[in-house]
Amino acid sequence: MRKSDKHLRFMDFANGNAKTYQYHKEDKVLLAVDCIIFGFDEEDLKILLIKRGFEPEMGKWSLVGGFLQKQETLETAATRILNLYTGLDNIYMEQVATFSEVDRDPVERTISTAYYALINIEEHNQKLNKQFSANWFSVAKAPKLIFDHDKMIQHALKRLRNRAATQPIGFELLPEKFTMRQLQKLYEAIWDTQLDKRNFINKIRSLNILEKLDEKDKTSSRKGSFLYQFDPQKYQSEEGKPFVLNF
Amino acid sequence: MRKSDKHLRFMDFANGNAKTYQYHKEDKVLLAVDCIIFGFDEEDLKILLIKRGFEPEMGKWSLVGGFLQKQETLETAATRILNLYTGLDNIYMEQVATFSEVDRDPVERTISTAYYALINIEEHNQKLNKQFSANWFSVAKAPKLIFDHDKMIQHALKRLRNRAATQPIGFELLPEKFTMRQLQKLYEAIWDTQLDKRNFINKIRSLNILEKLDEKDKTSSRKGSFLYQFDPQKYQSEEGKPFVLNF
DNA sequence: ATTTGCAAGTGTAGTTTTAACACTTATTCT
DNA sequence: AGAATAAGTGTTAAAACTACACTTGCAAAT
Repeated sequence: MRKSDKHLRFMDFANGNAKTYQYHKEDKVLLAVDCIIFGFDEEDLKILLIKRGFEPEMGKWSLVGGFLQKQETLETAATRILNLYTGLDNIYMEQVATFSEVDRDPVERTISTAYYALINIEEHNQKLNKQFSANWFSVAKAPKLIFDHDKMIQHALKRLRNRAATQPIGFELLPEKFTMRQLQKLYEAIWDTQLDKRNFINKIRSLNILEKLDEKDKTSSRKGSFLYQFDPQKYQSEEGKPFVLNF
Repeated sequence: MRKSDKHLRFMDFANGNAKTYQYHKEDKVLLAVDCIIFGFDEEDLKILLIKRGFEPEMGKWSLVGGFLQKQETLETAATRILNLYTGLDNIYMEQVATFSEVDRDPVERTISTAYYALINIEEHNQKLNKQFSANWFSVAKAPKLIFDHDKMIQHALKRLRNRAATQPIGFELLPEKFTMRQLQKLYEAIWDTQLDKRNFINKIRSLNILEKLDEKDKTSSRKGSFLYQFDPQKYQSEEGKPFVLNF
């Protein structure tokens, strides 16, 4: 490996009082960003994967990702990558962790920081999707992915499950207006569990963060079900209780 | 910035069916590891800081850290750094997050992954400590640190507070044998809160993960207080209940 | 016009968990 | 023997949680 970049580095300081320094050729590495893009299709929690169109591992499924560019923060890079593959801006995302196994990328030492993102599948730009051979997979039925991407997904899923219980982020996965049934199915999908609808609605209502609209969604039943909307103002204000869902 | 390392990179694939590839000169960066070392002194939650003996920011306080070397994972590097500054092995640690603001290090673009670690201050090797001008500071009273280290600590603290509520990691900060009072003070320090000792001991006992010893600690009272020990076997087994402390 | 089918919508009671609270005990020092 | 000190212990009221089943509103079919 080449070593030519210089960086001031502390050396041999532990070994006495003399303060000695030395320019040291540090090992620079490639930094990548991989995104776990979650969506929800009224039934399952899904992730957006692409079929790699380049080597190594061409033709296999992988997370969407890219390399960090020198003027970017990781957040900026993740935003760029998310926009590239979904056509969307203002996507909710959070850093998950950084993966650094020496041989995780067989071509060259690459360290990758994973971000998870939540998007509303409806809004997702199908055009870009097709161009990249992208596909939504149920988390449970996803194919085996390249490198350590499966591990990344497991980490992201764990984080999502935790966040969903303490932050009102579920709404990021739903259309602006949604029914209680949708909301319940979403949390059932995230936690892979079954919830009682009476207990669910009681808990949600007690949080005081939703606005019940006069509109109904008629697609799923003759009676129709009322639509709700997350109200960030209520959530921030006194009336909104701390968001905690511990079913 | 030098660009000479080649890496296969996907280019121009979105723009049609033709699959074109190109070697691209990626931007490599320096990767650092910074460690938030927590300790507990029977009263306060503390962090180990060092007075920097080299530029930039010589003389200011900072987290302990170092650069990732090419054959290392981040975990390996963190382990190495922790051992260097504390003399200890088998330290409990967990990755917190990676910080990537472009100008976080004024000398050169450096991206840093933070780890938090929990150690028993008693076991901490004072010798190495002094050589590095290291000092324990109460989290609340710590000096202003260099770069974005304060931000790192806030992240780490948040993580620690969460973990402490759902994983039996508090014991990492205590001697092997400890009193209920110590344990309670520890959690009070972590969460910066006051707990009722009767409720505390009842909850802890209900978890069934501690062994009560016949020994007493006589240093803090005439009566003496019984010593307890965390029993990982109980915790793993049926009798150990899921560790959840929600005071 | 009436009936039927379907999912939406609603309330309660028993149980468990939490929170608040004060006195007794064991020991040492004087 | 008495005083001083921190350790150790249990109960009760309130809140949260869990389990559980029938009614409503609407539209389609008859």
